[in-house]
Amino acid sequence: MLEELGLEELSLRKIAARVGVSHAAPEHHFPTLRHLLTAFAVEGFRLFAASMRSAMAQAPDDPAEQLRAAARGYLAFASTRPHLFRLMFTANRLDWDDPALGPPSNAAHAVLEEISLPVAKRLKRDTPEGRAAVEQLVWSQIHGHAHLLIDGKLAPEGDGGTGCEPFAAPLDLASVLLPD
Amino acid sequence: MLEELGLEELSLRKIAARVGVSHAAPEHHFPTLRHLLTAFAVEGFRLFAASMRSAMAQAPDDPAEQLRAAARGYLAFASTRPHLFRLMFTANRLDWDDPALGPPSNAAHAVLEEISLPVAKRLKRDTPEGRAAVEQLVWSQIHGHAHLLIDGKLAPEGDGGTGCEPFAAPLDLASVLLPD
DNA sequence: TCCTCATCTTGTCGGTGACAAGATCAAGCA
DNA sequence: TGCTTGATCTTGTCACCGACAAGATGAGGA
Repeated sequence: MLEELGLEELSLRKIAARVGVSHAAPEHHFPTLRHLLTAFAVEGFRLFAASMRSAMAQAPDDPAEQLRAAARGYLAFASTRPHLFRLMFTANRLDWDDPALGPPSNAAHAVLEEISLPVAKRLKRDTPEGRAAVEQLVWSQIHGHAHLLIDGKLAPEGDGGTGCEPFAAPLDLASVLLPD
Repeated sequence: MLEELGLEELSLRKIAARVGVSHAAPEHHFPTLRHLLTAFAVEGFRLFAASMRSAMAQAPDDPAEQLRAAARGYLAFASTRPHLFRLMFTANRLDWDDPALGPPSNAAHAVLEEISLPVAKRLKRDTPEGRAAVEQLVWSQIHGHAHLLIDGKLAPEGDGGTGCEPFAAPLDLASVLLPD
């Protein structure tokens, strides 16, 4: 329903109606809309990490290929579930004190650290600060691409599209940071 | 009021009350909340472009420095007006058929094209497709950085912060794409 | 048998965007 | 001067929303 209606149009009452239950029933399971959205994000981060892991598992065991694959998984998730993706990264709608949110979020983050490490080594920045800087650079690029994609800022650039996957960037960071 | 209350807490009625006017008065000027938010975005894109232009005007006339300066202006705007920034890039809340939205948006976009051109040349990709690819790469990185910043994903990395500007990336694309 | 607790229902509250009908008032014109 | 017009605002109302309160229901255990 989140992807169907969008976050703005989604309401506890519509969810209850769809389930065939009274308008106040959901509030027993999720005292507040905030709790429900946080539960969405928990599941979202799980799916998010799985999407990246799945893409990486299908790619050659090469740093640049793994970096590209993770980005593909990142963008595939964002474009498949744009509203969930946006929700997961909208701080003020989520309860980050909920202990259920930490582990899935960290699991997704771990993927980023993993793919950034070879880049840091290649750039001779294999220190804690260096790794953090490289991770920030890599993450920013993929994250920005995802946001621009789901906000429709990237598609209209296209030539006569042959339905090409939106996540095959014509110029990717991997080829810049990890040249052959 | 947008930055003070956030988009979720902002309402036509609160705006009317603050102005000291009846709850239905704003609807004459902005028939719909959507129209008001679109007007916000129009002004937002103006301020956004101005923020980038201002930073660029204070920087040396060097491609890498201009690229860094534009990024600084981009991030300064996003961190100063996070709710407006998010609104501007949330497609489904805005009326992109409103003719007032195109010019300011294009003006902001023009800055990106401008700073991406030297990078395309340096990378020997000075064709229409190449320029678009480079612009997408540069834009994605800055845009992602901005989003991560306003969603609080970047700050906690920090050492004992000396209140350093959040937009001084420890490793910036300019130094990777435009080495001395 | 009775208690307890999770679950759900019903009813209500204030707040919200949207709409309708009418009041007010200044500008323009005969 | 007096009328009209149109922009602006008010008042009142509607359905919808999240939240809360009070109570019905029903299963499992003491």
